[in-house]
Formats: sequence, structure tokens, C-alpha cells
Amino acid sequence: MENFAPPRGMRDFYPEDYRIREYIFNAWEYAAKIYGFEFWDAPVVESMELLERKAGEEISEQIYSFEDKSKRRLALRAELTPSLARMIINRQGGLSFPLKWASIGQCFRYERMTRGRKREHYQFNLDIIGEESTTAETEVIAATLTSLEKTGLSEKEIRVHIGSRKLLVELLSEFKLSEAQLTACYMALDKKGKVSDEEINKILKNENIPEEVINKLFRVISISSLEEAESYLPENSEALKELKEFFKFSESYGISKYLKFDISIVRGLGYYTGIVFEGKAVKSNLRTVFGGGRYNNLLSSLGGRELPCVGMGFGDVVIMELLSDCRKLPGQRHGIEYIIGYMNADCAEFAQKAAAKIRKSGKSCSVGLKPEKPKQFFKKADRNNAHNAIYIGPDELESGKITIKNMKKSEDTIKSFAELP
RNA sequence: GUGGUAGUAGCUCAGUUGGUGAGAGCGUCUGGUUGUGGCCCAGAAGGUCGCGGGUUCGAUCCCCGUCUUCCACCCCA
Repeated sequence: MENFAPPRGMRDFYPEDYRIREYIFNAWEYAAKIYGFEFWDAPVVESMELLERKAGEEISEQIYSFEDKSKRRLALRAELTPSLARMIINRQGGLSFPLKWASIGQCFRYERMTRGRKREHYQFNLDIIGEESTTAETEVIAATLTSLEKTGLSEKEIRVHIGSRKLLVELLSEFKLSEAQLTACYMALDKKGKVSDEEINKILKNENIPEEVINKLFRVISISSLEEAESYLPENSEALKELKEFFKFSESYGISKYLKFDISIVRGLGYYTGIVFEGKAVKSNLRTVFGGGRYNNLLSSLGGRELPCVGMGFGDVVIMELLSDCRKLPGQRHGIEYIIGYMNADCAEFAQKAAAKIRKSGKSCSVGLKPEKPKQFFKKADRNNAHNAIYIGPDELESGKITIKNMKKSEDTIKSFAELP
């Protein structure tokens, strides 16, 4: 009992914190539901093997792993996608694709902490499984943006940067690059603007990337529009066709005002195969709020059917900070509709019966757990932001009449027990 | 991981160049009003001054270590 603080990187949610979390979850749930996504969930504890196979060796160092009493190697999930993949594969014969699935789950990652990064967070995932059209990308991004709009954010605060892994592969296709070299190229693009050109050059040389490829990469980095990219690409470029299609669909979804083509978006995870995207906060130094993309090979690489997928992940920590910066967090608690107090023990039963009646009507109602003086009671009613307060004393007990006080207007209404809501 | 910053009441922070009993505002509680909240007034509770060690007659203050926070870089996405 020495250290009462939560473990490093873990959070307590006091009621005022929980309220904010609920507010964000509600926005996520709202968006997922009005776009027709279905919610799913899986255990927080997964087998280490599943997480390793998907993530690769480096990330497994950041996974909280342990052995259970039967020596099974288990781990806390660091993201939701492996569990999703497992569930899809297990039922791939019986599911009718495409699926639109959503989830909100707590994920853990042992990593160094900075602003907006803890060792535990709640992640909102939207995935469309089994659809190769870029309608899937559009749909996922549109739903994500709807959740942000629900919290009061707009294109003034958020920009979605759109890139494409496939486009990069095509641009570099004239060279015969190994997987490792391609990954190094992605990393270099990712560093654009963050690190000096010399640094990028050095990194690439270390990976044995030929001089000519590096030169091409630097030309690629400077591409700032789709039209510009077009001149570098073959006539029948698939990536270009996809991107054009995607931007066309985005027009009719009404989300183009958020979008910006950005060739440097590659995403860190290895399994992306097509369009990739990152939602960034315009004000807060372009911090990444959400990200995702197309991963067409993941399920088959885990032994499942060939199923094209688009996924999006969105953490609660950054959005909380962003909303706080923009002063868009909800303030007061919602407030209960009715609160009932009583003067002495004899009045308790009457108060409890009134509360039971009000609750049967579906209205929220809190009844005192012990007798309270009127002053105490009304003060508490005020603090709880109650809409109506009912105080039962000997007078009410005798007459059977109940005074309902509207706390905002400070007006009384007298009703009989039968007239209660 | 490296460098810096900070840690004093529930919260935000003063303060002591080392000296009897450690301060404010906000919040909480009580009373002013044994049947009415917000405002006001009065009062109270609440602190091992992050933790451990050292120096000293004496440490919240100085020194060392450690943990935690925040920031930057590194790493990662």
C-alpha cells in the first residue's frame, strides 16, 4: 500500500473523466451506427502467437505478455485488428461479405510516453471486410469524420491526408527493390518534413538503396498533387485509377473538403497494400488523430481466405486532448431528472415509493439514502444538477400532496402521488 | 534511452538565504436559517512539504539516490 497512483501510463477515470470518455464513445457509436456498422468485441487477452504473427518481431517487445498457470503464452492486445482477423477467419465460410464492423476496445502497449501516448488507450476501429472497391475507403473515412463532427469538430480542425502504397510501388517499379528496401523507402517518405534531407539520404544509404532510387525518391517526395503524380505514372496505373475513383466518391459523400492528397503518407504497419490515410489536427502541429488504410493480404497471410479489407483506428487519448485544446469538451454532468429527499426516517418509505413510481415511467430519479435537512438536500440537488427536486416531510406524509420543485425556474408544482410521472 | 523541468492540502500554487505550532485561493464539511439550492458571512477539517539515505544541535529547504510528472530529442506508429 505504498503507491496509490495507477501504474505508469495507465489512467484512472473519475466520474468527471468518465463523462468525457462516454461523450467520445457516444460520438463513435453514433457514427458507426448511422453508417450501418455492427459492433463486435473480443477478449483483451489474446494468445501471444496471434499478436506476433501479425505484428512482427519488433512490436512484440512492446506487448505486455505473460504466462498463465498452464504456461500458455498470453498477451494484452496492442490493437484490435489481430482479434478481428481471427474472428473473421474462424467464420469465413458462414459470413456474407462485405462486412462493416466496428469496435471500441482497450489496447495496451509498453512504450515510452509522450503527450497523447499512454500505455493504455481505448481504440475505435472501423473495418470493411471483403470489398475491393474504394467505396470502402470512402465509407470508412466518412463515418470517422461523422464521429468527429458529432464532437463539434470540422474541416477547420481536421485534415485527412491521403496516400497510397500502391502508387509508391508503381513509381518505384522500374527498380528491382527487395521488401526491406521498399520498407526503407516508406520510412524515408514518412520522415519528410520531420528530418532534414541529408538525414533521409543517410538512412537510405545505410539500407543499400542505389543512388538512382534515392534521387527518384526525392523527386517523388516533392509531388504535391495527383495530376503531378500522373506524369510519372504509366498509362494504365491502377493506383491512380483507385485514387481518382476514391476522390470522386468522396465528392458525393460530401467529405472532399477534409481531404488532401499527400504522397508521403505511408503508415508504419507493414500490412497496408493500397490507399492509406491519416487524420491530422490542423492546429495542434498536425498530430495524427486517426489512421488506416487498405490491407488486402492480412487475412490470407494468417491462413484465411483472400479478403480485401479497409480499416481505421482511432485512439481516445489524442482526441481528448484535441477537444480540450479546442474547448469542445462537455462541461457539466447531464443531471438527473428527479431527486427526492426526506426529513426523517418516517418519511423514507413514502419517498422510496414515489421514486419507484417515477422510475417505472422511465425517468431518472435518485432518492436519498438517509434523512437530510432541507438545506442539505436542496444543496445536493443543485450540485447534482437535478431538474426537479421533491422533499418529503411530515406535511407531505399527512396530506399525500407532493411538491415538485423545478430547480432551474425555482417554481413549485403540487401534485398527488397518483399524478407523479 | 539521453537532456532538461517539476513534485508542498482533494485541485491550482505561494513560502522558508536551514530554526518554535506549514500558507492562500478554489473545493469539502459545519453554523448563520431544525421546511428550501446558487450569493454573502463566520468557523472547521484536511499535510509523514514524493520516497529513502546523508550532512547538521536541528532538514520541507543543502547533498546523494530513487520514483513520478511535464517538455525536447531518440525510438516507434
